[in-house]
Amino acid sequence: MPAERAALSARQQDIVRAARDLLTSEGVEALTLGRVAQALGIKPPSLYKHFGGKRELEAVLIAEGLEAHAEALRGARSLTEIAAAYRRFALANPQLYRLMTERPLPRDLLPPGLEERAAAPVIHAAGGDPDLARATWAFAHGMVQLELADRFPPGADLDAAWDTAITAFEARVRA
Amino acid sequence: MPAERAALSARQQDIVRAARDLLTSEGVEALTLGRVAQALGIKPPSLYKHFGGKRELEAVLIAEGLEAHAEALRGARSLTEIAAAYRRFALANPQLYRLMTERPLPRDLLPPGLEERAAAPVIHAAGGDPDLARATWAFAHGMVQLELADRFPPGADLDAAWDTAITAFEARVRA
DNA sequence: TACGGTGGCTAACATCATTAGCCGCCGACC
DNA sequence: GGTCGGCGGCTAATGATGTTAGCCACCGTA
Repeated sequence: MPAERAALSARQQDIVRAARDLLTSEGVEALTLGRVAQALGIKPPSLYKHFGGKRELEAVLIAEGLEAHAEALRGARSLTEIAAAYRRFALANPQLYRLMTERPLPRDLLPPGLEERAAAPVIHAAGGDPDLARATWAFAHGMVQLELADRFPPGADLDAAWDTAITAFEARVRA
Repeated sequence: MPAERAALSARQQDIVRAARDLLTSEGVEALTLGRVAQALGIKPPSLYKHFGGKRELEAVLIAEGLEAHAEALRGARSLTEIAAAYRRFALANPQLYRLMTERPLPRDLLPPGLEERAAAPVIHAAGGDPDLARATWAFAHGMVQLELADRFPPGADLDAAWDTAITAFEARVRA
């Protein structure tokens, strides 16, 4: 069951909600079948009556996240807007962003076409230039990941770093 | 023991070598104390006679990796050269790069100053502009991570994406 | 009324990191 | 030369975690 082929049952939605809450409030590390079951007042094995396993449950959250991320970027008309929206989404949903990006995507469990749909807004904002779109995506992803991982020195002016890159990219889009 | 305060004993070096080989040949997932012990013909608990735990052993590999990465970037005189060297290192040591970046750095176990030393070459190549250096770093990191995670569509011209961004950044360094 | 599906449960297992406690070997020191 | 201590193994055991197998109660429906 590719996790989204069919709509989720009510119980499945309960479980996903519990998992999402746990992820949001306690982080990727706390997202464990034991904790999810506990939050629902049931035992871990019971979850297997609703999902094929942890990977499948995570895949639902990841799919939701990709969808929401794409939605957050949809209106953006320029690289500047895309970048701002990208960062805003990631910082507003740091644990979800980590779940979505820290490990290889469970492509076999994601709705087909979702990945492309999530990438579309960036390509659009890059004026259709796929190279520039990929560069922007990589930059935004790298910035966010380094920021979430606390890899920048304290006091680093991250706004300025974003500005520097996006300005440079914008110059290219007009060229 | 902060993992590098003192030089590693001969036996510790054996263990690190076994761990490094395992990481290189079978990936981050295979880097398990059981596998490391097996490679050395001993039992997992014996490893604790030499390292405080898995985190500490990993920290040694990560420290080695940061050192080697910095070394690989040292000679670079321009953002173009830095970018090329950055990518070359990551693609030559994909599993090590993953170990170094996929999870929060074990800062408490790394030699002090190492992180700054590893970042220095990028700042230098950016002509001392810290914002541009961070932007370049984020871009390179994002590119490599997305490439290693196979997130780009098949057939994507990654060289062109690198070129696009680095050219845009180079224009800024001269400005 | 019997049936079958839904959704729990317990028991059990494998893998992993980790701790506790035991012991053999071997070199240094009296 | 004998003793002692530490280095570096070992076994046994624990606690997470994900997962499978097999049992059963409930409940709506044929």
